[in-house]
Formats: sequence, C-alpha cells, structure tokens
Amino acid sequence: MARRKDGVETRDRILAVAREVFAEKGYHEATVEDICSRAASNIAAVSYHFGSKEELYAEVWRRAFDEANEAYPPEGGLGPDAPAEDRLRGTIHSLVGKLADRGRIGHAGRLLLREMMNPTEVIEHVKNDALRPMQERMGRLMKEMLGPGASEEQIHLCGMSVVHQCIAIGIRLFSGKVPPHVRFDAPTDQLVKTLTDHIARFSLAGIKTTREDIEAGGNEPFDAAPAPNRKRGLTRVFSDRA
Amino acid sequence: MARRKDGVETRDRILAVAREVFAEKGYHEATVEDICSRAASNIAAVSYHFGSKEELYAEVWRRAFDEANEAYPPEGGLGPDAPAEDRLRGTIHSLVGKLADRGRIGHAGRLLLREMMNPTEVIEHVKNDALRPMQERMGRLMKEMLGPGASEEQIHLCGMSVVHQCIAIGIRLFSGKVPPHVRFDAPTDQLVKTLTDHIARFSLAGIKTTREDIEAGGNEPFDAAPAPNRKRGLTRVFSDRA
DNA sequence: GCGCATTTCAAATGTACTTTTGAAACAGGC
DNA sequence: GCCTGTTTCAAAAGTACATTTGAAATGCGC
Repeated sequence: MARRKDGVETRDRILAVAREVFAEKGYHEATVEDICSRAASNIAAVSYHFGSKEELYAEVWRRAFDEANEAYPPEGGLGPDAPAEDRLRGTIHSLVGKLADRGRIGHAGRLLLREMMNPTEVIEHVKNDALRPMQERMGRLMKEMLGPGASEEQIHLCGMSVVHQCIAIGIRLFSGKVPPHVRFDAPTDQLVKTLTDHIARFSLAGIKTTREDIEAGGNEPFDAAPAPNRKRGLTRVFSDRA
Repeated sequence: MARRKDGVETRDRILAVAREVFAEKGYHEATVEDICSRAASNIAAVSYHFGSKEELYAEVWRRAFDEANEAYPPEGGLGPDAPAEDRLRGTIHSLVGKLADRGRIGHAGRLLLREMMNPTEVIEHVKNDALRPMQERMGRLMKEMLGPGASEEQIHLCGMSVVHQCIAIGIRLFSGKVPPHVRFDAPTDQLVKTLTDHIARFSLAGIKTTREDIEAGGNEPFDAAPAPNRKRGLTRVFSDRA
C-alpha cells in the first residue's frame, strides 16, 4: 500500500474544493475540470478517487451535513425540557449559523439551499434526515408556544415565518449582492449573532400576537375572519384582486 | 409576407412552454429539445424565432416580469400617501402573489427566485429593475414604520424579515414538498390571501416590538446590547459557540 | 536496486447538448 | 398557376462536458 498518504491528501483537497464549487455553482453547473484544476490535480482524479461526479457530490454533501450539524446542532443542543423561548432561539441560531457561516462549516448551508431549489435526487435520504426532523421540531415548538387553541394552520404558518426568515438569509447572502447597513462581511460569529437576535425578537413578537389573537377571539377557520384586533381595515384594498 | 400568422403562433407557443420549463428546471438544466418537443415544434424553431437559447430566456423573463408586475403591482398599487400599514400589506401581497400565483402569471416568481439564487447574467438590467426599487421602497417603508430613532441596521433587518417570509414561500412552494395544514393546493387567490394575512400580521407585531424597543431604550449599537425588555436571558447558551 | 500496488497524467472516447444548414412545405400577391 | 418571402423540418456540425484508458511516475517492502 504505497503512497497512501499522498492519495488521501489529494482526495481531501478535491473534497474541499468540490464543496466550494458545488456551493457556488450548483451540481450541474460545476464542472469536474474546474474542481480538479482548482485542486491542482488531474481531471481523472475525480473518477479515480470517487468513481464519478455524482459520488463526489454525495460525499461532499455527507461531510458538509455532518459538520454543519455538529457546529450548529438543532435547537442549539438544548433538551426538550428547556424553556420554549430558548429552544426557539436555538433553532433560529442553528439555521442561521448553517446558512451564514462560511468559515467553520464551509458553505454547507448553500448546498442545502441549492438542494431545496434544485433537487438532484442524489441525496434524497440526506434531505429527509435534515429537513423532516427540523419541520417536526418546529411544529411541536410552535404548538407549545401558541397554546392549546392553535389550529394546525396557524402552527404551520408561524413555523414557516420563522424558518423562512432564516433560510432566505442564504439567498441574500449568496446572491453576491451585499446589502447595505448590515455587516454581512462581519466576522461570522458576530453576523450570526446579529441575525439570530433580530429574527428571534421579531418572531417572538409575531408568535405572541398570534397567541393573543387565538386566546381573545376563539379560533374560527383562519381564512374566514380577518384579524380580530386590528386598528385599520386593510382588506378592502385587495378584496377582489387577491 | 406569407404564413406570418402561423409564425407568431408557434413563437408564442414556444415562449409559453419555455417559461414553464425554465421555471421548472432553471436555465441550464432546461434543454431546447425539451422545450421544442413540449411545444410540438422542431428543434430548430428556437434558433429561428429567437436566435438562441439565451435570447429565448431573456424574452421569457421580460414577459414574465411585466405580467407579474401588472397582476401584482408593487405596494399593491397604492400611492405614497396611503397609510403605512396598508402599503406594507400591499408589498407583502405583491410579493406573495408573484411567488405563489401559478395560473395568472405562470411561474414568474419561480423565475425570479431562480435568478436570485443562480444569476445567469443574461438579464442583469432586468433584475435591477425588479429588485432594487423593491428594496428601496421597503427601506422607506420600514424607516417610516420604525420611527425616527431607527438605525439603518434595524431598518434593513426588519425589511429583510418581511421580504424573506415572502420569497421563501417560493422555495417551499416549488420544492415539490407540499407542507401539511396549509392548503397550498387551494385556489390561488385564497392561498395568496391566507399567506398575505398571516405575514402581514406576524410582521406588524415584529415591527411594533422593534419600534417600542427603539423608543424605550434609546438606540445603542445593535449588536452591543441584547434585547432590552426580555424576560429570560437567552444569550448565555451561545456565548462562546457563536 | 527490484517488484508491486497506488497514484497521477495526457490523450482518447463517449454523450448530451446547442446551433447551423439546406432542402421542403407553405401562404399569399400577381 | 407561378413566384416570393416565410416557416418548418431532419440531418449534420460544432461544443462542452464526464468518463475511460493505458502508460508513466511514485513510494514502500524486501
């Protein structure tokens, strides 16, 4: 078994570069040639070390997924008996971290986002491992925070609001356009904290309002009656068009 | 000038099919062959009628963009003197509509989302026409709603929260996985209304809270001091890990 | 130093596409 | 009914890839 050390070395180098390239361009637009040249190795290396581009991609995904989950465990690693607000914050932090942290976990979030938009079927099971539990945790959490009167639809909508604020960070962050006035180029930890703080606070207010609506107004079918306690009627504007 | 009617007809047919295919698969994964066969025309038709795949794509985009803006005008078509809450709701409605409405505007939102994730540079100017004004309007709106003490960062973060809740709808909606308990297969108008109602209510609460924080606690640099009026200290959990 | 399994490499092959081409089908003007 | 510019078509050419191949390099046990 000669030169094995060298072999592993270039294998790892390719893996690292490939993660970057896949994150940047997506599976289809990334080319083996690009990956190999950036990794300073021959074009045949992918085939030799991984069998094919697909298998390389799957391996990249597995690693990124594991590392991201280790660096940002779901619900921030809190147990089910921690206060709901803490767990909400932990979940937000975990999502934002995965998507905004480039250095520590190297683009894992970008891969996830790309998979969501453009499923490759290479890794159906990994996605299920990643997304379904998250969805279920979020459902339980919202149910708990909204109280016993909440409808399934309300639970789902609130969970959606929270998750969407987090995942769309990725779009914003990766689309190249750096938006003004939030230091998206700040040190990762600080950026993640800023975003987590904001989303947690913003979302808690939304959840609290929804809970108050539920407790005040009973719980009619959501789309039948508009908001119970609003100052101005907004519906008129869109009554027919929407 | 013979057969011109037929020419326009197949041109339009290709345009319609192409929009669908591009929305479904993205620019690179969509193939001319697929488009032409679905449009029941020859593979050379794209080249003949549009010059190239790229130009076809650009034309598809222009049309989709115009139709979407007509069906769901920014801020719901309200003037700058309408109440801020109404304009917020209008903006949300416009975004959600563009992304969730399949029938009326045929996947325009999906195209937009794909461009955001995977810019093609085919249509840089069109994107600027679409995105920059939206961002600016949202900035003004948030500034107004948060009051004079709001920092640029707070303005930007709140705007982000609103927009992200809307655009991530698209990801959810197009990734195929229909989530439970929100009737994503409901008639479009009803779906758009349900989502708009929820996001508007949820976001108003978040904005109001932020405004109260600003008015209560002065306005320190956002990342220096955590939330002023929270019951439990949440920061400890993540103090070192990020 | 020799043989051997492992790793690299440049070139060749294979494949999925986009675009071109030149001929055929076509609709109206005359 | 024929001529003319327009549209369709099947096949060919061109292009950008991923993958394979067979030979050359490389380190290690002996």
